[in-house]
Amino acid sequence: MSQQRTGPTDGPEFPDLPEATVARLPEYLRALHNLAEEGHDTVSSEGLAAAAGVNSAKLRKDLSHLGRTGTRGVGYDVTLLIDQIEQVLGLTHRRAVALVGVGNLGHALAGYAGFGNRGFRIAALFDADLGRVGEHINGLVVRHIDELPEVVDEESISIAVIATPAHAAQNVADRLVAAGVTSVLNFAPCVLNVPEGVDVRKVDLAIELQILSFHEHRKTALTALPAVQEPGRVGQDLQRANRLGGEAVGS
Amino acid sequence: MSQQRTGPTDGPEFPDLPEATVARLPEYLRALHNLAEEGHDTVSSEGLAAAAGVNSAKLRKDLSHLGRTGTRGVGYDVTLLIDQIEQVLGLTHRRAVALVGVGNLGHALAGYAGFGNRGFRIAALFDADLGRVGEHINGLVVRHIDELPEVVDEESISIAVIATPAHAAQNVADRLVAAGVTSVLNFAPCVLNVPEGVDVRKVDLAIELQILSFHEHRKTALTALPAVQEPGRVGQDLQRANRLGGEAVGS
DNA sequence: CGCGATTTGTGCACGGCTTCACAAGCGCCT
DNA sequence: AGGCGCTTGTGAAGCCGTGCACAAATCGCG
Repeated sequence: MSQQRTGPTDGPEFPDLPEATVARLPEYLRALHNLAEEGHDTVSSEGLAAAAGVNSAKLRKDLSHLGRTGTRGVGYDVTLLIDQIEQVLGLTHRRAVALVGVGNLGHALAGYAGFGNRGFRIAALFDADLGRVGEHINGLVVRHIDELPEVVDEESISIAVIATPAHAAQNVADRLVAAGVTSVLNFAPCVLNVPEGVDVRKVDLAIELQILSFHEHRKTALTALPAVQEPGRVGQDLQRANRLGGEAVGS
Repeated sequence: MSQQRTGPTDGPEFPDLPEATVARLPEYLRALHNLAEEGHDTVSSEGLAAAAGVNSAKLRKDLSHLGRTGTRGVGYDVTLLIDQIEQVLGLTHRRAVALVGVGNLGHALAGYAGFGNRGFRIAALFDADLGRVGEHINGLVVRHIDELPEVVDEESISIAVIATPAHAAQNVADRLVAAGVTSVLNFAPCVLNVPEGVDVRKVDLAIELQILSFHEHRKTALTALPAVQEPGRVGQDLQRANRLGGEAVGS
């Protein structure tokens, strides 16, 4: 903190945030937008933590990494904090996103309004299937994947979403990287190999369900047993699993 | 390990796995299925780790929690390991899943074939909109959400997916819990309050993009600077961010 | 102007996760 | 049968993240 290696620039850059903090900032941001809509002007760490489903100490420590953000005795200025978080996350302008694969899931993502409200703009749709190229979805026309390089360049796209079948994902990723994309959100159930400097995040619905299945399995196994430990244990274990696994639960 | 508090039962139950391990087991499972299809009979920890995108030491430690799984000098028996992981995850039978909210995203999820291949069966679709009730999707008919209790009971549903707008999600969650559901996968961008003993996992597409946005922001900020540190640092930091950030999805 | 109520920011300790490095074990070949 | 190479399983160390508990700071009020 207060390293200020970027002396001359006015807006402080924070290249070194704990990854766990970065993963929570978007949740805080969403909660803050809700609070702003409800007319709140300031909010305490306790209140914001409850709205975001985290511990208040954790929230304060997270925000402390952004510099002096709150005022003691009062709390945090909602709109100011929104601005600060958006600045840190690089959401000061709508980022253009490419979506590759307009199948079942891709169709839904293309029509999802949530992107527009949260800092992103779907700038282009791609598919390899000629039967789908030319289709209009939500005001955008589906283009063939061979056009990737030009469109990525024209629209200044640096983030892409892969919603193709698994067997096509690696090839698509290679093409995206070659076209200049440096961040990928992968919905295909497979591991992507990308060169150093490219970020990949993965969302796999089946994996999420399988993790839930494990906890289900454990619950039934435990309740089936005649309580080897003291009875109170079960509930505590479940709560712990909930916290660790679910993260988003308001405790 | 080898606590065996469940003396009489033959199949060993492992109620105490590190949460990080549980989150990775599904990825190993998917990689193993791929290897099995390719005809591999055994696989080394190095090979499986590469296929799952993790460190080999981590993989071995993860698998060691399941008991004696591999044979030294040889590796892991693919089909045996598949069986063991599926047993631990509670995937020995297809679990019935309810899907609530048949809008844009819900439609896509209902039609997603990936569930069936990975241990789950969408057993029922629900929506509150009477205009949608009665619609047929992928061989299932959309039912009104008031029918939740009966259907959950009939189909023995313990896992549900929420794909409603955010403002409806908490109410849906309450109804699901009241009907007996104990695990929820939430696609709505909001925090769910659930009683102790109910697991919630959250998937928020915008949050994933915002995390990527942060790294994008950081990349451009760093490359814009005239390299205060030695030049090699940049690449390493990015690779580190990739590992940490891409890792977990759920967590 | 000073004091108390309130809330932030943080030092500290603890636990979990990751990674290295190596001993233990297994199969194969001679 | 014995030794050699290969791979697993794990002890140990270090790092990151979490949460408690409290000092520092700010506002409002008398």
